[in-house]
Amino acid sequence: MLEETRKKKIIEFMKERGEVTVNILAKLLDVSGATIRKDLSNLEDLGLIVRTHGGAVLPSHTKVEWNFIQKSKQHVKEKKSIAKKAVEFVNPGDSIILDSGTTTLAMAREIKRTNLHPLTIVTNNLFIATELVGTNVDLVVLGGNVRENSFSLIGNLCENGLTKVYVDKAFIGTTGASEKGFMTPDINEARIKTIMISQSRENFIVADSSKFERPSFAIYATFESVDHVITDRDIPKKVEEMLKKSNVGVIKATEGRNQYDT
Amino acid sequence: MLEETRKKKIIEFMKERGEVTVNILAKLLDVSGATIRKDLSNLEDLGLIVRTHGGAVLPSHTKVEWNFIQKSKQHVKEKKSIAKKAVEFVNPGDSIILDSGTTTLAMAREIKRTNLHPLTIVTNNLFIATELVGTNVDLVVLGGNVRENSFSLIGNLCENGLTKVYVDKAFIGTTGASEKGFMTPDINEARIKTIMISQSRENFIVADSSKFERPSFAIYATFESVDHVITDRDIPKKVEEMLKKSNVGVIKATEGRNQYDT
DNA sequence: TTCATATGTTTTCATTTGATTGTATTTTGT
DNA sequence: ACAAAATACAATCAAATGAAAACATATGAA
Repeated sequence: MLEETRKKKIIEFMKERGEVTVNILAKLLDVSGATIRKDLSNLEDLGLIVRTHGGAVLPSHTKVEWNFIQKSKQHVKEKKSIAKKAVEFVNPGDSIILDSGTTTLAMAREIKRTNLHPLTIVTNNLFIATELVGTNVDLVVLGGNVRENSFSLIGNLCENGLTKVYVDKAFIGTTGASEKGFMTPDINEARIKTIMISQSRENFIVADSSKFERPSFAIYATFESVDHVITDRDIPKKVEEMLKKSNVGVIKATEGRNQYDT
Repeated sequence: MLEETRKKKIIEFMKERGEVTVNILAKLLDVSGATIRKDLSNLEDLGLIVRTHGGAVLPSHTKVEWNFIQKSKQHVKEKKSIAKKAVEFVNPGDSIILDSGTTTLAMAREIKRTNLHPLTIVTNNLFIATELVGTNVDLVVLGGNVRENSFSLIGNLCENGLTKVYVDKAFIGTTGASEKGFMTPDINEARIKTIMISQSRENFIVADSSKFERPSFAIYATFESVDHVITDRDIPKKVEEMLKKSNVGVIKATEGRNQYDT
């Protein structure tokens, strides 16, 4: 049997049952487990299935949501500690922007716990907004086009909405950073982030250390335009020095409770 | 059963009942309590549930959701049939407004099923938006303040956003209707509905028959300004006559497939 | 042949699971 | 309200299972 045929059969089989194990497939298709694993890994790369320990499942109806959550599974601890540290900078009475991202989602959850009040939160992320419904924060959702396969709002409506607010602090998530500045894969989202920074008195980039030295596509902020970076622990010395040179405060979540150690 | 599938089942189970115990899950899924505890702990890390002694409950935001869903459980059949009928009026290529409401939520689900394409949907409801993420409709979320304990977006930002669109059809939910017109309890939401009607070429009020002869507080539309009403079956004769007199097309969901029988 | 691709095997490492145990929490009986 | 009993918990460990990497083999094409 050809590889392609085998893969087709795997998909077919999964559509019937929702999940499969490597063992079952190996027996059924009479190949080794290693081969099946490779097939499954290929199929996952194509986004047709989701690998799990022991087998694979279909990316269910809640596919996108699941992806978002899936993503938030990476570096959970780091994100939590960064979020916690970031929320220390939020004071009752503040109005803040929470950008789209898993770290900022963690912030939303942390805010929910700590119950700061009064507080105004502006966000462009549906998931974050939903998370905050029912808490006693004033919640403003920026409008916009929903970005495919994500919960971000982007586009004209969003940019327009942003120009109508000016907040105390903006917390911006990032996908990458290089000597050119902070970056994200989507150019539209980059625009939003740039505007968010311009519409706040003080801005914070929240990013776990894995994001540094990993460039992405669209630059949304140079080091000069950023006030603070909140990260989990050590970031590459080179980057740290560049940040300090540009007068960016580097705040590490693992350090004790602090205030603005710029 | 794979771990992921098990976790999915746990979530599913919880969404149905609101809470679970470790023991019930252990028996139901035929694994040890220790495993269930680990699963629950994982799911808690992801923010999908909240651990309690002996089991777990849904997080509070999901509770609000649950209320919403619960609400949408009233008159389910009526709503579904109304939604189905309403979606018959949506054609590929249309741009439509889906107002906040449980009937319009049902419409969103129906649209998801029927997979009309291309289609642009504008909504001011977070829940509807979330429901439609990942489908292949162009989804525009109006911005605004999140109305307390609901998923509606209201206020200036929303009104502003609305003025920037003009759609083919608007589907508006309603809480009440009297000879004065169509009504809703929240005055801000009323403003939005009024604007929605003005920003569409053709408008439909979707409402099960229980809504008629039940007045509410804020009037958002007179009979004259409405094009069609879609309802489940008989509505009070008096109201129906008034509607017809005002040239409003009354469409009944129980009747066969039809087109504009105004 | 020689190379590339696909598959299989083996070894080593990682993950999942359930059992056990001591501790914490809740419930029950007084 | 308090102490005792019942239940649940977290931590740890061992066994089973799965995954990944390195290496080997086979098949067909250049």
